[in-house]
Parts: sequence; C-alpha cells; structure tokens
Amino acid sequence: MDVSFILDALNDKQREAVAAPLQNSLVLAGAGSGKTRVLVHRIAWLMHAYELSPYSLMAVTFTNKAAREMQGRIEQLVGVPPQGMWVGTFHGLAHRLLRAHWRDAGLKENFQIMDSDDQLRLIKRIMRDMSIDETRWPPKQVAWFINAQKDEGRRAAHVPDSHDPFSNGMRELYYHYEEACEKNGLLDFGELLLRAHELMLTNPALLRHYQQRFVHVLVDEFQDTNSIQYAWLRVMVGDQGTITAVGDDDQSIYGWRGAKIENIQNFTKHFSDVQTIRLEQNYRSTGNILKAANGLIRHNDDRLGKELWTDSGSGEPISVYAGFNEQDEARFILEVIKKWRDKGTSLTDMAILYRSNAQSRVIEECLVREQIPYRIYGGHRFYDRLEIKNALAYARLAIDANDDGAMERVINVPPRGIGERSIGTIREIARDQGCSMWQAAEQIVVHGTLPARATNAIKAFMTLIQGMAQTVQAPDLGLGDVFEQIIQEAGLIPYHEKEKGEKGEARVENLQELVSAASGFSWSETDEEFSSPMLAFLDQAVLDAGDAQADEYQDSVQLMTLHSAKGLEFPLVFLTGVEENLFPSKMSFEEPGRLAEERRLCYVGITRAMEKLYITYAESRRLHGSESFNSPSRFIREIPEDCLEEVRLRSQVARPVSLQRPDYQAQNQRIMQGHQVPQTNISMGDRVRHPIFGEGLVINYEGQGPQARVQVNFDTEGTKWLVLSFAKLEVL
DNA sequence: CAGAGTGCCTTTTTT
DNA sequence: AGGCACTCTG
Repeated sequence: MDVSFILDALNDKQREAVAAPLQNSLVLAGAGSGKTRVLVHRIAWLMHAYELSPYSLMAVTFTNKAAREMQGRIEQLVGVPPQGMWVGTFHGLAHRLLRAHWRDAGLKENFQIMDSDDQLRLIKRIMRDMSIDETRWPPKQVAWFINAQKDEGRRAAHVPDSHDPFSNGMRELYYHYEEACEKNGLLDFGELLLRAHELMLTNPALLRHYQQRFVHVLVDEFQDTNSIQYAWLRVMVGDQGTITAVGDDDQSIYGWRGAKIENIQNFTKHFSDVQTIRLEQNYRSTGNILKAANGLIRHNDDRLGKELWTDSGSGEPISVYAGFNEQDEARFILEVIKKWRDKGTSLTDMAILYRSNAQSRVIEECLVREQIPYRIYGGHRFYDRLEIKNALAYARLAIDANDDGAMERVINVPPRGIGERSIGTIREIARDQGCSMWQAAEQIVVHGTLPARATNAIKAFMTLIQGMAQTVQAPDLGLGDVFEQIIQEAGLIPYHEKEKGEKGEARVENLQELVSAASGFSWSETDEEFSSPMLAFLDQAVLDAGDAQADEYQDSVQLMTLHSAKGLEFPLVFLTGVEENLFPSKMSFEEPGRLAEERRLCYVGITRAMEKLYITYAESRRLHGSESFNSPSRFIREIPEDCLEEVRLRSQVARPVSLQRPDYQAQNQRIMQGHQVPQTNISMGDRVRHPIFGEGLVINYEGQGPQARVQVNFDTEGTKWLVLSFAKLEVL
C-alpha cells in the first residue's frame, strides 16, 4: 500500500517522529513546530504501515476542542472517520470507562458528574449540616484541598494525619464529602480520573482487556499531565503497549492545578526504550519573535533543552508600549487594531491576551466604544451560566425526581412561594428519614406538615415536575423541543425578562441558545455507553465547556487569557498587562517553581504571534477597585534587547527608557507627572478644573501648542477630549 | 415570602 | 469593581 501521502508533506524531523518504529517515543515539539500534524500523521502511519486497526488506538488530549480537532484532521487525512478509535480528553475517556463499567467501578448506574460549581454547593451544604465555621475553613479552600488530593490520587483515607488542626479539619471534611458523593451518586472532575484508575487496578480481567486492546496510546500536551492522569496512562499502556507522548516542557503552565512537569522530564526513565525526537523548526513566527521567545525561556533552569528556529525572515521587531494607565493601554491597542484592519487584516487574525480575566473589561469597553466586534474565550462558560444550569436542573429533576442537587437548585426558581423556611423543613425531613427531598416533599403534602400556602406551592411545583417528566419521556419529541417545553413550563423566560438591565435579555438569549444546542446535539457518535440522548447531553454539558457557542463565524477580535491561548496562533498578537505583580503574578513570588511557570506562560504568549507582536504595560493600573503602580515586567528585560522597539505614540515625549532600570518605584512617580504637553503648561497626570465638567485628571493628549487636545477623565462626567486653546482648563 | 438595600470580602490561571 | 451573604421592609 502506498503510504507516501502520509510522509510527503513533512520535514525530516517530523517524518522521523511519524514513521518511528512501534515503540515508546517522546516528541518534544516546540511551539508552532507542527505538533498536531505529527500526531495525526502518526496515527495514519500506524494504521497504514503497521496495519493497526483504529480500534487498537487511543488518543488523549486535554481539551474537547483539541480532541475534536484531532478527530477532524484524522478524518481529513485518512478519508474516513477512524471507527472504533478512542479519541477524547482524559476526563471524557475516564467517564466513558465508568459508564461502561459502572458496576465494577462501584458506582450507581445513574451517577452524575458535578462541575466545580456543583461541588462547591455540595461542600457548603455538608458544612452547614455539620455546623462548621466557614470562616475557619472557607468552602473554596476545602474544594481546592479535595481537588488537590484527588489530583495526587489520594482519597481521604490516604491523607496523612497531621498535628495541625486545620489540615485535620480538611481531611475530616474530605471524608464527609466522599460519603455524600457516594450516597448521592455524584462524581467531581477529579473523581472521574481517580475512579477510572482504581477501576483498572481492582479489576485485573478488565485491565487485561484494555491493555490488549490498546496497542498504542498517543498523548497530546504531555507536559500538563498530573499524577493521577500519568498513573492511569501507565496502567492503560501496561507492559505490552506503547505510547507516543507529545509535549513541550517549556509550555507547561498548569502546575497550579497539579500538572507535573516531571512527568515529561522523567519520561525516558519511566518508559523503556524511548526514542526522543525534537521538533525545533518553527513554521509559525518570524525570526524576531522566536529570538524573543528563546531569549526569555533561557532564564529557566531544568529544561529539556530546545531552541526554535525558522528559515523565514526576521520580520518586524517586537513593539513595546508603555501605557500611561490601563485606559491608555487599551486605546493604544485599539489604534493599532484599526490600522491593521484598514490595511486589510481581518479581525479574527488579531488576538489580545492577558494574564487574568479581570483585565479584559477595560479592553472590552474600548472595543464596544469603537464598535469593533470581539469574541471572548473562557471566563464564564456557556454551560456554567446560572440560567443554563437551572434549565438543565429542571431536566435532571424530570428524569430523576430524587436528584436533590437539582431540586435544591430550582425548587424556588422562579420564585413560587417556597421560601427558605419551607425548604429547610423539606431538607430536615429528608435527612431524618434518609430519603430524597422529593420524597420528603411528598410526605409534607400528604401530612400537611406546613401551612396551607406553602403546601400548595409545593404541590404545584411537584405537578410541574411531573408534567416535565412526561415531556422528557415523550417518544416523538426532539431534544430541542423537550428543552423548549421545559423552559416554557418552568416560566424561565418571563422570569428573566423581568430582570432589569441587559442581563435578563442575555439570559433569555442563552436559553434560546440552549434549545438550539440541544436540537443540534448528535447522539449517535457518542456510542453505546449512554442510555439516552438526554442523559448523554446532560453529561456532555458538564464535561464540555461549550466554548464555541455564539458568533463563531463573525469577524471579530479574539480576547482570551494566556492559558486559553495555548495551541492557537494569530498573525497579530497583543500581550497586555506585562507588569510586575500582574505578570508575573505576585502570587508566584513565594515559590521559585511558580515564577518559572509564569515565564513559560509568557513564552506561550510570545509564540502565539505569527507576524507581529505588541507587548504593552501600564504605568498605573486600576484593578479590583484600587490603583497600583507596577514596574514593567522582568520578562520584558529578559527578552534580547535587539528584537524590541519601544513605541511612543506621540514621539515628542521624551520618556526615560525604563526597561533596563531596576528601580522603578520612584521613576514611575516621575513618569506620572513628567509628560508635559509640548508648548503648554499642562502635563499628563495633572488635576484640572473645567468650568462645566468640574475636576478631572489629564490622561492623554494629542498635538502640541495651539492645536493640542487633551483627554481628561472627569470625576463625574467621564472622559472627554478638549482642545486646549478653547477649553478653559485651570491646572490645580 | 419576595425584593431591595447594605456591608463585607475577594481578587490567577480551569479540564 | 463586583459578587455574595445577610438584613430590612412591604
């Protein structure tokens, strides 16, 4: 069989990786070196050259998006969908195993997956039941603790006893949490992995089956695996199977949630006869961008070592812009965006990256003002939204009335006269009798435990849910129709319409979006493990963020955190807020390893850019309500100077070159006050008074002398541009 | 019981 | 700044 089509379009190193013998291999793939390409071609090669059935292959990724992309590209290359091959995320595949073998895994058949929000609710409920002081053990920290333990593969019983009452309290809560999950058939994200691992360890026959089945396992983004994922992989691969691990130690950015960079660093020690291949030729970025990236990452120790190169030209230098404040930073970005747009670059090719989600707001406001469409990734995900979760909870309750979580969630949404008091009574009865809340509610209705008004409200709610149960079971209704009716019957639309502001409007739209997502949901592909489309849909809603919902095809600027930018590329990239305390985040200063991770994050950011990279920072920044003066990030200094260029929008301003200077604090003060508008008596940062608009702060200017215009941020009137020779501004 | 209003607290990244 | 829990009022 002619297999040349698989190897033809590859470079030497890629070909080496793709056509490697059927053995363990580690592909160290630098950013933009064709990593996914290698994975996909490797799969095609295994099928054609070694005649492996897709059935004997498993490919694991971290995100659903990556899994979908891989699936699509395999199909494209091979021509047909790889029947029987397991392609999915760690969580998705673990889930699949557990659905198929729920009994062996010691689960209930109808077990449910909780997202982090559900998890937190459960923890709070447990703590309230136990009357535990939430200020001493903040529920969020409890959740964090439990998740961290699970990432390490530890159950409550494995957590070592400690002399510290705080940790012991945590452990105690973990016990109770495990118990509650067990009782209610609930699994959090970490539990999926932990349980799937245990399933294999405790069922030798099952393990043998899967080890024999999966001749070769491929893993993407290997540097992000945590302990339990790694353990699971090793078990699945076994002694007979082999593995291809693709990753980049320089792009390991998930240490904070348990990823172990050691997994890739020690790969050759843990697996036998590993062939290591480095992909260092970059097809994405210009020479300058790569030089910057290489220069930066050299400051990290313990690297496996890799240097990106390209045979295309060096391109433009990287521009660094120092904004006066975050508004100014955003305005600068917008000006550049407009310039590029007018030159014909489509907005989709531009990305604005930031360290934390909170930073997006100022930029968004600016985009709205300039009427430039944008799309924001991450943040609150579609299926995480309150209104969506409520609608889903109705569906869950309609399927299983004993689902307490769902019951708690929607029993009084929209308000129907079942207040805290009544809910408390229901909860109490349920707890005393060890029954579900629904059963408790039935008793209340029968015995009239509560006042007539409350009882009637409960009765009405139960009738409503029973009606929905009929709807869900109706054989001729599509999934979309079912949700349409549920939303209708629950009265969610008028409830949200009543909300003031645009919020309610957006929620109604989201509910409509849910209906269309449900209509478009195809079940056939998701295989036999799931017993009904509705159940499959509900599971998928928890596991898949549903990120690509709205406006996917509109030409819009892309906004996202650095973390969610990994794996993507854009011709024009803005790396924003590159300031000490922000990026690197001040949280990273305590442990040395965290700073290295921030640096890798910066490396990821830089290497997203194909043609042109802008790095921006603000000398003063208002975040979380208070103003701070941060110095430019050390990362800027770590980039080789000769690939940087400092941008001054208005070139008259003589600004001290601040990048190489260690002592920023005093200097920032000077900068704040030092920008005089040429041939005028006004400087940036001055407080001024206007006869009509009142007092404000000068934050920007244009032109000079009689033509000069300044932008003033008035205390009460917002920001305005004023021509100096007309406006009567008094400097205070 | 519902809805408005007040005060308090948290601020990194998310499968 | 924004979200959340709690209190107050109709």
